[in-house]
Amino acid sequence: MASPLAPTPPHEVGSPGGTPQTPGAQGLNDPQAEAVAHVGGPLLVFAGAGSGKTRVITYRVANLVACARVPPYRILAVTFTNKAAGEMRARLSRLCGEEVGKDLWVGTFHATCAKLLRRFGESVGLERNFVIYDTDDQKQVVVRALREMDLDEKRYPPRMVLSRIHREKQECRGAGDMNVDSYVDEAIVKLFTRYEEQLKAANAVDFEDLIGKVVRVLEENAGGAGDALRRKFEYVLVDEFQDTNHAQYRFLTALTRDHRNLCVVGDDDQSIYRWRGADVRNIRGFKKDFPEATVVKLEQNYRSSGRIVSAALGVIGPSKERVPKDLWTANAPGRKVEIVATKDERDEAAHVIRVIREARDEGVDPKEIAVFYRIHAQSRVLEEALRSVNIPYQIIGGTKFYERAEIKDAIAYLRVLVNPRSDVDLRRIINSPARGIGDTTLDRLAAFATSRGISMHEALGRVDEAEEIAGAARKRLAGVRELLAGLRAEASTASPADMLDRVLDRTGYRTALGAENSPEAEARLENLEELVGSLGDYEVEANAAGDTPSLEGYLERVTLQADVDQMKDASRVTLMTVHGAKGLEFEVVLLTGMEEEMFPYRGMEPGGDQEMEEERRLAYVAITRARNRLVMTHTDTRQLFGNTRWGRPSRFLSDLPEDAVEQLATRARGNGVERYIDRAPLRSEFEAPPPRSPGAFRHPQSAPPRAPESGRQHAPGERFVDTEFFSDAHHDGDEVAAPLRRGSRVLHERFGEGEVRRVENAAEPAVVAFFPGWGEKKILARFLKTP
DNA sequence: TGCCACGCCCTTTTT
DNA sequence: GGGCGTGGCA
Repeated sequence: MASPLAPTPPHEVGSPGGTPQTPGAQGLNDPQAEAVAHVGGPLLVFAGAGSGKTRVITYRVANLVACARVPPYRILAVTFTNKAAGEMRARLSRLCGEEVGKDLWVGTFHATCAKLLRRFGESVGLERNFVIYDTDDQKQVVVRALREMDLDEKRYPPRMVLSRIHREKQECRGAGDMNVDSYVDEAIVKLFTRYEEQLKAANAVDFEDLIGKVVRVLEENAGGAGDALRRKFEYVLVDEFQDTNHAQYRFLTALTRDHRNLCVVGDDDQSIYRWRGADVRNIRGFKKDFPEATVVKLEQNYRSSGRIVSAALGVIGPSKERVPKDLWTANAPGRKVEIVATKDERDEAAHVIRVIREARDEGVDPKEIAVFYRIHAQSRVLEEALRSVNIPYQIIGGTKFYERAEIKDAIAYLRVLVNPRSDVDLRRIINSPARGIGDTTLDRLAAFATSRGISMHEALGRVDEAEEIAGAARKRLAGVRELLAGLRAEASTASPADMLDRVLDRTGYRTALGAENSPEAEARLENLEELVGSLGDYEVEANAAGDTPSLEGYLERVTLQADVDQMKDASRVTLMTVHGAKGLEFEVVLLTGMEEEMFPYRGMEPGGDQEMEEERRLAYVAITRARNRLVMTHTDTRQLFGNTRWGRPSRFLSDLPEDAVEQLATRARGNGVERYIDRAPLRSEFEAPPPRSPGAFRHPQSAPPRAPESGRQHAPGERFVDTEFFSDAHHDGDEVAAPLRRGSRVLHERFGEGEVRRVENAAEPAVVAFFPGWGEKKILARFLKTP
């Protein structure tokens, strides 16, 4: 499978003399082999983009198992996504056998810690059936705390409050450790305290707790739980180490304290989660805490063409503070990186479609084509365009399936069954479908619960004592109690999928939707069936992995699922944010929205240097995802959130080496207005156009009208090419598509028979073909025959 | 209590 | 552009 995660095998291989014979590890270059063979003590691997990192980690684990005879269940490998974890497990199963793949601990920080907490969490006061609150649940808790404390939600936006709380927790700090500098801080401390109380009462944790509580298990060592956990793993490996936060780092150091067999792999140039608490100093300063660490640098890129690598280097070059690395490649230069000026986001989308069609005509599988953007809001226009011309696509992230109301309701039911103390969930389902339990009743029930110091579910059980609730309402509440009790009795025997099915029936949820008789309700019903199906899939997978399927297991998986985990291996074009693309690779990458303010993105608050550095790294990540073809588009104007933005080309475009790029414009864009990318340093202020000077960037409004014949004025050393492109009717590539596809055989007078590697649509159709004995040759299509 | 309509808000990136 | 909350009405 040409998985996006699978690095292309190195084609120039030094024979690693004296390397232990890890199964299938032949063909590694020297630094790779060194990283694989290293056994005891800390190891830091700087893995440049496309340097075969995944391969190294996998072989290293295989090496530990096969050569060092480490039992697989004593090895922990931490990956960045569940998808990456699954792929690593699959590779190891192939390399070392099924049992090894099964026994290994492979997962994300969050999934791994959740699993550990089910086992060791009791030492820090967590019951085994705890539930994980997602961002939405967390927000509900904050909102309720705000209302309880009679604080203004405008003054203390829940989002802001939550982000403060999370920032503290990522640093392993509690409400008591906060610096209080203002009355706002004071309120936050109180909210924080209340938030923690609520979670504890509900036997729930948030994402930060998953890590933080395991750190507590390790550091507090109550009842020896920390020691027991420490003895569990002999070797720990971590991928994407540049994006770990402080709590995760604490977890790793505490876990490996006794043996220090910690192998971390990452690339500080690809650190893009600072906003989420990631601290690039973890990798840059690793040697401080682990002075004895062996450091290996993987600097050869096997993934991308020479021009793409040099474009990437151009973008990351101006970055400050990076660990010095020399990324290089032995790959052929390949085609130029295309910088395409477009008129607006529709024109941009039209060009995206054109490139997708070209690639498809060249024989590229659609799943090898990706369209990136900086923010989700950019996806809508692209989606509409793709749909209008029937190009199948999948979109990663954005509005998620699991955010739909009916899905959240169904999940809330399951969570209440697993953990009745979860008030957030009980509130959600108590009147869904409508049972005549309104806000008034709910408030009274909540007050009753608070006055007795019990959960709302317990209050439900004792509702007959609640005199403040009217008789009729009490009866309805008792009905819910009976309903839940009945369902819980069944939950012990029914399978998860079966259980959801019963929930939807017994609660009358299906009937209520069916009665609506609307297309919307119809769609909701379908979504619910899909959810039942996904529980079924989970059962199959859990059984295959040797686990017993359970509601807990399913819920945990759902909550900890990343967007990319949903990515299917189908033959579709992929749309995603650049963040989502981390760790993936594609044959063809379209990077859209390369304008100042879009990328680098400027949000509400003006970002500082650190933010700009991160945007730069983000651009670096985006570029290095591409293997063969990279197209970067920018627009003159863009509608965003209802307003029109005037953009000038991103500063990152000016950082690309001239000989690696080719500048193009769509016909719609090229008409009348001209613009050149300024290679002089750009001003950071977006609003002010730079002073006009010959050859420099011209703002669209200030460009003087010019007769078409007068020729285009070129910035020094640049080419400006108009691509003939517009309507669907004219969609070149069709003419050459049939006989000349990638992989088809061709005959040339001088070079003999060869195989087409690539089709190019220049002024005249041409192909790059491989001829045995001659190598790759670019030849005009008219000089070729079919053999 | 439930439904509908209006208006307001915001609008990065995600485990 | 859209999601959410609020407020008014049946």
